[in-house]
This record gives sequence, structure tokens and C-alpha cells, in this order.
Amino acid sequence: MKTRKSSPTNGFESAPVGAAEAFTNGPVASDTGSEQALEEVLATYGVAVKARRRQRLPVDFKNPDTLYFVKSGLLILNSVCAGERQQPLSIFYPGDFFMVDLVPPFASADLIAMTEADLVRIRQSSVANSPEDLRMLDKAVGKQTADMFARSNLHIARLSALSSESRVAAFILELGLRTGQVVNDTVTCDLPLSRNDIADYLSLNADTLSRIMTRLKARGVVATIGRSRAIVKSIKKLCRESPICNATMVLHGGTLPQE
Amino acid sequence: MKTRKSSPTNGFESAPVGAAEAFTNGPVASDTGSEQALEEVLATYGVAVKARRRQRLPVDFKNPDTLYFVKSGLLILNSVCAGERQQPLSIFYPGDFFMVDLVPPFASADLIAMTEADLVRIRQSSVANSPEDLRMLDKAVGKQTADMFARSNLHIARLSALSSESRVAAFILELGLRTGQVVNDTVTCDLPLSRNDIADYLSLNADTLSRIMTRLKARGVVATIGRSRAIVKSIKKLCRESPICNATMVLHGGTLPQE
DNA sequence: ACCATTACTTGATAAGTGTCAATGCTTCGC
DNA sequence: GCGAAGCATTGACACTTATCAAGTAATGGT
Repeated sequence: MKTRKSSPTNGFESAPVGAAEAFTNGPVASDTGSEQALEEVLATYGVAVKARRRQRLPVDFKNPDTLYFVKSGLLILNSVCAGERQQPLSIFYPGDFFMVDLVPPFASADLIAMTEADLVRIRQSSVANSPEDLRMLDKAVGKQTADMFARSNLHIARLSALSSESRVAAFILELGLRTGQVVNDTVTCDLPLSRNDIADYLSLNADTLSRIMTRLKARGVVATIGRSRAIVKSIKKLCRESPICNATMVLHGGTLPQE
Repeated sequence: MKTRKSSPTNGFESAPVGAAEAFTNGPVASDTGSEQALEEVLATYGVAVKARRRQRLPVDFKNPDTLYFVKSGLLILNSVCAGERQQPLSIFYPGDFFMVDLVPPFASADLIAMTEADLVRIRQSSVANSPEDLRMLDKAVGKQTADMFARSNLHIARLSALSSESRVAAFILELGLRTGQVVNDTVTCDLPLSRNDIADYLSLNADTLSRIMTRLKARGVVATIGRSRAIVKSIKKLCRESPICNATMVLHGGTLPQE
């Protein structure tokens, strides 16, 4: 298990990668064989990078060679599209890959760690010498990118086809499945995004989001502990709030209730 | 140039693929060497498929092996998310690949040809015997998927960060750059989507879209010929209508005006 | 443990968009 | 070239959501 040069960037803590840790929730990879192989490639060519909560990793459009693999944590891609306004575009979960090619060419963009996050940085050119490893990596990246595209499409559906309330419900379900503890029909999870972040991501006003949360709480669908924890009282009930919940369950690793 | 078994599906006309034709507008591929190689792989393993205007290709979630390459035309991925409502999610242009993995697991989804379209169907398993060709294909698919993800993010930005009018402006710019004839600062292009389709895609009401078009026409930004052709009177003027136009230009192959 | 700061909630109001219905224009078939 | 059917436009109205302002709760630092 050789490690390559570690060139620290943007104040990220970097260190050689040891054995990859277990992923958090998320959907389970279908073929564990290739997952093993991926971990080896990551360990061989990658450099471990730790991001603190709220840390920003500016997207360097001039450097398409760098690839990041998310080992743990939750990151969000933010772009400055219109004027000074930040627009969250996509959420990155453990198992995802991030690279510059995924970002529309806006004036600026950042990948922001919403929780502490463990990343692995790989210079794709460094893998070029080993065709076998490169194939492995290309395949893993391609597969994950397809999955992210599907999730992106789900997000588009969430934004377009749903009422505000359904949008919020579907989002909480996603977050719960990805980062929460599922116990029977309930989920408890952190809310690593602020109300403003969630509102922007769901294309809502923060005030409106607050009202919607109040309504959902009043209806007994969810509850909150402090500002940054949410409890889904009943997944079934939550699912009734939004028509895209089934697809959300499948894409984000829940077990579909039979009914 | 060997051709594989052609198993016709859903009334699509199928035929062995000859030499791939030139792509239409769109951004230019950076390395023509690998583009050549891709055409060869497509010619070797692919089956040509022609889609008529408005033809639906139902997405078969049980068949992840099939890959489609878009040679010409414009297709749109439609999902049934909420109730009976159709929701357009993504547009596929020449150069794009389509596969089941890209589609969120909704109750049903269709790929609909909005213009006559030439596709190439490939069974990925049929390429498995040649590691060299498989690598080539995987790489091409991966790269294109990343690009489509970026476009998807741009669409999310368009839906979230923009006023309705800006949304429409950005969309017309995209369509013009992809399918239209650019002459100096003007573009003439077909509108292969009906007002309803455009409205759904931009998450607007068809009535509202109509009003916005009327406003844009009154302001001299665009004009229409009949129902299915649009003229952008001035790209510069159009760009002033929407903050994401620069990114749209880059991603969809326009030449940025220097100012 | 306190206070200052920041984040969130809530109310009143306005703006924008969706809905419904009626009308006008295109397009396609004969 | 004509007529019928479908698509697009426009107006009146209702409803959702954004905005602004004020007040309340939570968080973090000393």
C-alpha cells in the first residue's frame, strides 16, 4: 500500500490514506468485490483530506485532474449564479466522487462541508501508469456519477412537480435515510444544513420553510430537538406527504414499506 | 465492421450502424482522437435506431444493460412522479448517452424523441469480451455523464435561482445554441417542445409561459414564426435577461461575447 | 452562567403565478 | 383551399409564496 505525495490545499488537513472506513448509511453497493478493489485503489493513490464543519473547498476550474472521494460526511455544492446569491446545487454523500467536470461553469463555486468530512484526494494522472487501476477507478466514478445524475433528476422532480410542503417532506426523508438512525417507523437525524441552506436548496424562502416546518410539526409528522436535530415520527406518515417518496426511498437506501 | 443481433424494441426502426455521422451543434469534443475511437466502437457493437417525432421509448428498469447513444435529434426524459402528471427531467442532445441508471426509480418513465432522432443501441455485455473497447466506451460514457450532470446542475440553478422570465430566456438560449442557426448576434431555431412541454420543463404554468413569451416579444428580445420556430433577435440582449447565460453559453457551445 | 450574537419564528401585506374560461390562431387531414 | 381539431393566448380572479418587520429562542464565547 504505497502512498503518493501529499500536497495540502486550502487549509485542508492531508494525510496518507489508511484502510478505508466503513461507509455510513446510504444505499448498499451491489457488488462488494469491486468495492474492495476501489478501496485499494483509493488507498494506493489517494491522500486523506479532512474537512471541518462549514469549511469551504473552492472549486478550481483550472484543475480538472483532481478527484475527490467522499468517505464520510455530507458536502454541498454551492454556486454563485445570480448576482451575489449562493445557490446549493447538489449534495454529496459518502461514496460519491467530486470533480470539477461536474460543476457548471459559473463565476465561482464551492464545495462546502456541512459536517466534518473525510475525503480522499486523487490526482487522476497519477493513476495513468496502471491501466488496471485506472479502469477500476473510471468504472467506479462512472457508476457513481450515473447515480448522482439520477439523484439530480430526483431533485429536479422535487423542485418542479411538488408543492412546497411535499418538497420539504421529501427532503427530510432523504436526509433521514442518509444520515439518521432508523428505528422501526421513526428516524432521528441531524440537520447539518441551516434553515437558510435548506430553503435555498429547495428553492423556498426561509420564512416559508419555517412556516412549513411548523405545519408539519403541528400535524405530528416531524418534531425537532433544538435547531439541528429532527425526528421523523412516522416514515409512513411522512411518505404520504410527498408523491416522490418511493423513489427517494429507493435512491437513498430506505426499505420500501409494503402496502 | 461486424454488427450484432438487432432485436427491435417498441416499434423503433433498427438497422446496423454505418459510419457515424457528424454531430449537430453542441460543444465541440476536446480530443478528436478518442472521438474517432468512440465512433468505431459504436459502429462495431451498436445497432442503429431511428425514432420518429414524438415517439416514446419506455424506460425498462429491468434492463440496465442497454445503452443508447444519441447521434442526432433531441430527446427528453419524462417521468411520472406525482399522480398522473408528466415531469420532464432532462434533455438529451447529440453526443449524450442514455441508460436506465440515469433515471430515478419512478413508477414509470419515458425517453421521448422531440425531433426525429438517430440513436445507437449497444448492449454493454456485448462489449465485455474486448477489454480495450470496453475501456473506451466506459470512458466516453463517464465523461459524457459528468457533462450531463453539470447541465443538470445548471438546470437546477435555472429552476431555483431565477425568476420565471430569466428561466425562459436561459432556456431559449440553450435551445438556440444547441439546435439553431447562429448568424452574428441572432439565432433562429426550431421549438421542438410544445408550450406545455417547455412550461413543465421550466416548472411554469403554460399560461404563464405564454404571458412571458408575449413580454419577451414585446421587448424585442425574441420573435416567433408560427408555433414551432423562434428567433433570438439579439443574443446579447437575451443574455441580459438571465444571470446564468454565461454558464449556458459555455456548457451548450456558444462563443462568449467579450465585454 | 451570563450575555451578546445569531438563527429562527410569526404576522401583515404585496407581488407573482396558477386556475379557469373564453377566444383566437395554426396545423393537419380531406 | 377549406374546415375541424388542437394548441396558444388573454383576461379575471384566487391562492400560494416572498417580503418586510418585529419578536423569540438557541448558541457560543468569556
